[in-house]
Amino acid sequence: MGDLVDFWGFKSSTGRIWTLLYLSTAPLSADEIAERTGLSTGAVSMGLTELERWGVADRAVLPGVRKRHYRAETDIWGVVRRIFRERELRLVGKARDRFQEAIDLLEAIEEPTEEDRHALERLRGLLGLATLGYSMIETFAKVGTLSLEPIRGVLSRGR
Amino acid sequence: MGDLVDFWGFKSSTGRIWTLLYLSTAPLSADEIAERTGLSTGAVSMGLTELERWGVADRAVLPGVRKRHYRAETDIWGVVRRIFRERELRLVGKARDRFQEAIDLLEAIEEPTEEDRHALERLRGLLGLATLGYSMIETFAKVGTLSLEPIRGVLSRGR
DNA sequence: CAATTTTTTCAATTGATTTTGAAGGAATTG
DNA sequence: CAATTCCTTCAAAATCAATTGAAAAAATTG
Repeated sequence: MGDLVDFWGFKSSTGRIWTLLYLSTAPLSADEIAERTGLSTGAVSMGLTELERWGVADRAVLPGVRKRHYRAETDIWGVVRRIFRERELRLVGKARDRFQEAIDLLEAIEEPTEEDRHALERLRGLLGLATLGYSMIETFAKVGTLSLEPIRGVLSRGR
Repeated sequence: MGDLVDFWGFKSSTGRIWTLLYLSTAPLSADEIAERTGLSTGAVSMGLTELERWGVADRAVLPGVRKRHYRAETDIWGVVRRIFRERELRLVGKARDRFQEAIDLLEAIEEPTEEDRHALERLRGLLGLATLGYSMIETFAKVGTLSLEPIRGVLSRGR
């Protein structure tokens, strides 16, 4: 899980905390987590905050217990959707906007060189891809289903 | 592109090199790349090697020219497929195998505790997810099309 | 509301990754 | 095949990210 989580751009220690919670029957307190993962109190606190922020861990209310206890969210697909919506969408959206800016800049050139025209065309391709990606992520985040069908054309076109 | 490439686990400088090649009409030599990206000769050399290794840049043979020149692969989907096949597949495959190992270990326990049984069940869920992911990636790498249809059940189940 | 316990924060440290550039190795040319 | 140019390697340096733990803040209890 650590590696997987790391690939998705989160700290692998955060992934380890989640895994511990996910495999445990009972909700765990911060110090139990620290003990069992070997992380410092600080790291655990930050990890838990991040997990909460992404809705990947919940606070469990245990009546009569002082310390907070945490429990893992088990709806993994829900989590993935949320992350796509909040993070990947922003990433791709930003890229898309940058492509657009670059295109605008190039289009504003009075007498474009061959080089300019070429770059413009390539950037339009990237913009198209980013736009496609953006709406795919959007759809996935909304519906929880993803289909690459609308992409068929792009796929075969090659170039 | 740097950010996007970075997210996918490559060095962002590698992404910058590719972008430069992608936007350029003519193939570029290593020192032209170094000059225009501000990277050192070493970094460019390594970046180009990596791009070649992933089939994302080609050596262009310019007759009568001494230096090697490089050109960007423009079939982006092809590249993505290759990366999925060679890298994501390995990542998810390894995770899947680890889940399986853990399951085997737990199943070998003579008198499992409640905790053991719980972990076992959760691990089976993760294994299922990883297996599903693995075959999705496999299919995408082969066909270039991805559909999450077979996942519908998983998605709605929630838990 | 003071005492105590728990949690968070953050500056300093540690650790990991990326980049540099000089040295050595290949390739090309006359 | 020597001279030259080009490319790669790799140890050291620089940069960037994660972790620690003590101090501050917040929460809980009697």
